[in-house]
Amino acid sequence: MAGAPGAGRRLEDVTVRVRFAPSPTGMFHVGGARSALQNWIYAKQHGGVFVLRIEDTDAARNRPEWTEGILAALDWIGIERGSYEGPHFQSANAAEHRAAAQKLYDAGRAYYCDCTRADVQARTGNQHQGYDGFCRDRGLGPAEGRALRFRTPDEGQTVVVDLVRGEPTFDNKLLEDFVIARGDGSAVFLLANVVDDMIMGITHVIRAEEHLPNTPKQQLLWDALGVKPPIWAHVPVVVNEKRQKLSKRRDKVALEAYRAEGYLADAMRNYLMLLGWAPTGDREIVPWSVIENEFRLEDVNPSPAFFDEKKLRAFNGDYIRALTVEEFIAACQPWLVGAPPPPASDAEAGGNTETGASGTSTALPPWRPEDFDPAVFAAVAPLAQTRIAVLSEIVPNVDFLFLESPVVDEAAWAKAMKEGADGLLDAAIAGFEAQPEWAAEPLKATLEQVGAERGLKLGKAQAPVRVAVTGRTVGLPLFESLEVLGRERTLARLRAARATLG
RNA sequence: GCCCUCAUCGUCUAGCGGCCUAGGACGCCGCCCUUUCAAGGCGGUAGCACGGGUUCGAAUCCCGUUGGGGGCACCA
Repeated sequence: MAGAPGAGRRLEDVTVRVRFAPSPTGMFHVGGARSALQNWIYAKQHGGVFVLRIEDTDAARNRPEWTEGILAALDWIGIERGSYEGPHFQSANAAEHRAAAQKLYDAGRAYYCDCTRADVQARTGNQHQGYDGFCRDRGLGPAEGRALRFRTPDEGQTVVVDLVRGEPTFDNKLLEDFVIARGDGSAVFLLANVVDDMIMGITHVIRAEEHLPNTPKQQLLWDALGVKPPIWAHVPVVVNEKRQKLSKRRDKVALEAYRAEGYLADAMRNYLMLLGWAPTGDREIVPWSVIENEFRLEDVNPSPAFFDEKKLRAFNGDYIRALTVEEFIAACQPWLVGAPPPPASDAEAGGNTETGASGTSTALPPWRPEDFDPAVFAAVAPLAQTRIAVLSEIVPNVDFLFLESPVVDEAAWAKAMKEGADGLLDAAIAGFEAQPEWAAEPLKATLEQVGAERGLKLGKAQAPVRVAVTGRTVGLPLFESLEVLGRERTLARLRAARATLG
């Protein structure tokens, strides 16, 4: 893993230092996970360092448990604690942020401004137009309430060197004199972000495309502060089915939510990396090591990619089937015995409760804990493994084994208990009662016989029995299920169903 | 409105001037297998946005059009 394949590092190369800088919002965005992974891989490929920085400047977003949530999420997708630098906190750099603003002012690169937003609009008459430079030459000194603005160049262009997009170019005269420090002297994100990156010695900034329009401004700040700007890489945003940027407000974006549903970390990270990129050859599901070797920012498709949960599901199903039975059983445990909810909850300050309710913790299983039998589960686990795409689906597949009585699904009942079901159940009960050996094969033979007497193929004959015993119309192979359920319980359920039929 | 940016099947992509009659994956549709449902096997559906160039030759290069996305705060 030392250096890029095929290319030895040149002496003048500085150590690559990349960073992932999320703001703690109470949930970990899948798009963020993708960026983190890309940064992680880039660092690894170049023998560099991955740095985690929590952008906690916003007072409302500064809860320790949210940071913990970020660490846990990163950990889950394979960016393990202790294997990277950090977390650093943006709030710890407040003094440096102010110092940088002061430096810019002292150098004449920034000036104070007392215009309000309304003032500017009144002057320009256009709410879409930026600041008009009114205070540029007024020579205002610092004072409470006066913002500090960066004096952008009036001519020339700013070229952003970008690994995925080439060289996006911006006309300087179209860049407004943007604010770098608020009326109270605190630095604004644009500046804080740059100063943090300088402090941390960041050499490559790999982030989402939404930051591209900010980049010329930031690059100007790097220049003005006298430090060589980093190499940029703006990866396309992830969009929903309507091709809008995924938003936590309306889309399912929390990594924790997917985790809680039973998506495997390996499937998730594999899928995430395929958004805008593909490994060589005709395969998409590949070992992580292959992705680590082959991924190139230069190869990332610059257009937005749709986060397709259907495809994610397919990937996950593949990964589940690739598990050994032992691994599969272990992976199911949280849904079987109930697990503590992940540390981060998305109880957003702004009120985002509809996702908070269902999203991040695995639901408790419907059976009583003492009724769960690991040995029984182990017996059917292989049968379930090919039938679920996400781990949480294990529950409806095996609930009949641990519940007092099967769930009642009226649609299933109506579908299976047509005319003749009573007679068939009678015959099945009689046949099963007479069973010398309670095992799948003889049970199957018996029901086959019962069906044949009524001109029914097994497919038809098994339906009423299945619904009577499991409550559902679909599920695990029936006779294996009956074998595991046991003679007494099976017969009791068959009789109960028969009684209900009248 | 202004700035930036992007454009191959419905979706994610391979393709980087001749190997393309455009390949794979997901989805969808058939068939096989089958105790339901899956899984698995086999097959099918569907695409280079449009118009100009450049070139012997363009999905691949250039320009325009159209369409999509992102951004335009004393938020991060």
